[in-house]
Amino acid sequence: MRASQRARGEDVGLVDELLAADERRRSSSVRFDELRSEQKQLGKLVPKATGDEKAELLRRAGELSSAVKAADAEQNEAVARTQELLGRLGNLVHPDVPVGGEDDFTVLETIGTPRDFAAEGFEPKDHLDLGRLLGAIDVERGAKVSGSRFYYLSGVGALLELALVNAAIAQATAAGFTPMLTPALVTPRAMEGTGFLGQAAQDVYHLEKDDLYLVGTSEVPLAAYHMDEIVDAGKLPLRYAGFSPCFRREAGTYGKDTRGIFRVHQFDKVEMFSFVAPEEAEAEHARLLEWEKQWLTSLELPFQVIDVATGDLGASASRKFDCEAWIPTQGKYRELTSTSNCDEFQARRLGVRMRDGKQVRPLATLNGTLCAVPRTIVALLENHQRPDGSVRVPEALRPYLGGRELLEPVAP
RNA sequence: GGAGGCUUCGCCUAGUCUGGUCUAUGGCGCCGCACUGCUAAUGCGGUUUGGGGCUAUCACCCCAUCGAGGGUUCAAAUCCCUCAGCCUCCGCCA
Repeated sequence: MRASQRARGEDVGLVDELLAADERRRSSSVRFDELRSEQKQLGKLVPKATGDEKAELLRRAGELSSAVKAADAEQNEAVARTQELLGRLGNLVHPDVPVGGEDDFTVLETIGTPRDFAAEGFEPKDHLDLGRLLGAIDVERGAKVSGSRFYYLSGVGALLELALVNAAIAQATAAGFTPMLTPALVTPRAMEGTGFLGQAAQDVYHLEKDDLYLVGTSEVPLAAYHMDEIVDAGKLPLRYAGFSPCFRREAGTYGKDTRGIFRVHQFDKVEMFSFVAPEEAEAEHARLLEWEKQWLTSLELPFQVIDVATGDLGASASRKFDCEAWIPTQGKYRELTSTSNCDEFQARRLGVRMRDGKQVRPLATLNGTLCAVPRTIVALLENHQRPDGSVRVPEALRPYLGGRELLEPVAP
């Protein structure tokens, strides 16, 4: 562990408790081992003995049997306690991460320039108005059928999603990622191991009857893909590009981003996920960020890259970079992609390890958004709109839209 | 939803009826060594994972681990119960 690393504030009190619990776990385990050893020795003598000798052995064995059971129970209790405390501990934070809350991020770089609509002589419409004109987005019927924060993508909107997904998968595949379609429902183990049942739990949909969770990102099924496996070091890095629906309760965001499809309960996303040796994690993190920048650049969106502050990291990330695209009608940069280095945090919880020569040790996991569809649509529509409400298709996307260069308003 | 079968240390597999001799058999793969001019072949040895002990190190020792959890018993891979997964068949839906 690097000396410069520090635990998150809320974890500091946990550490002493954890050390004490672990010591108790160790000593109860030693006691159990000793008793069990004696019991096994005795067990070998019993079948050979006869008469009084046998009776005496059985008497002693009876005593031992209950002692072993008691020691076993204590050991189990101590292990469970240690696990429970360990589960509450967040990942260690990278020393370069800015300290503070949501607003204390550092801007690492700014790419592209926001359009000057005033100079062009027109007022930009927001994505919802544009979406309605294009016949692409229908939030009213989404709300009618499923409630608020649900929506339909129709016509060119539906085609736009498919184009984005195909383009993103194509970029990821070219970069060496294995494309994956993943389950959207996962077990508590997978959810827990990925780090989503801590502070993030209230944002997760749970199906009581089946005790399954709806994933908020394919990061979950991808991280758990190699659960309880030992991967040969020579096979690393393993890179997967997952495509799945994502479900988020968005608890506690009432009144926030209520217009349009910027913040919704269900959306589709292409996600990059890497398994690498721990010493490779930082370099891989930089690569994931590069792929995200390449993606946004190809869509001709102006964006900035931020280093997310400690308080906004979540339990599993040691460092997180977000790419925020410029949203003209909001006059600010908003998160479109996010890449996290989880180091060994998820791998330890999920039992994903690597065989490195004779050694078996945990590896590192990293994830990064390539394309979260609705937000990308928001950014595309607003940034590439024209005065008449039509929207220019960036060149990179045209092959995936049948060569179309322009999305045009339809009659209502 | 119903009936049956299965799950053993990378893969395959013996062992389960009849509890203790299982410190889990054998094959394949892999690693090391020997032999061979090289390769191949052959021979010998090693090869689950986790926790703990002892060590400068290598080694060695103890405990757990036979899908998971519980129970019976002095003693469980083996007997009983619950659950999960896989397979086969039936029903239902597409």
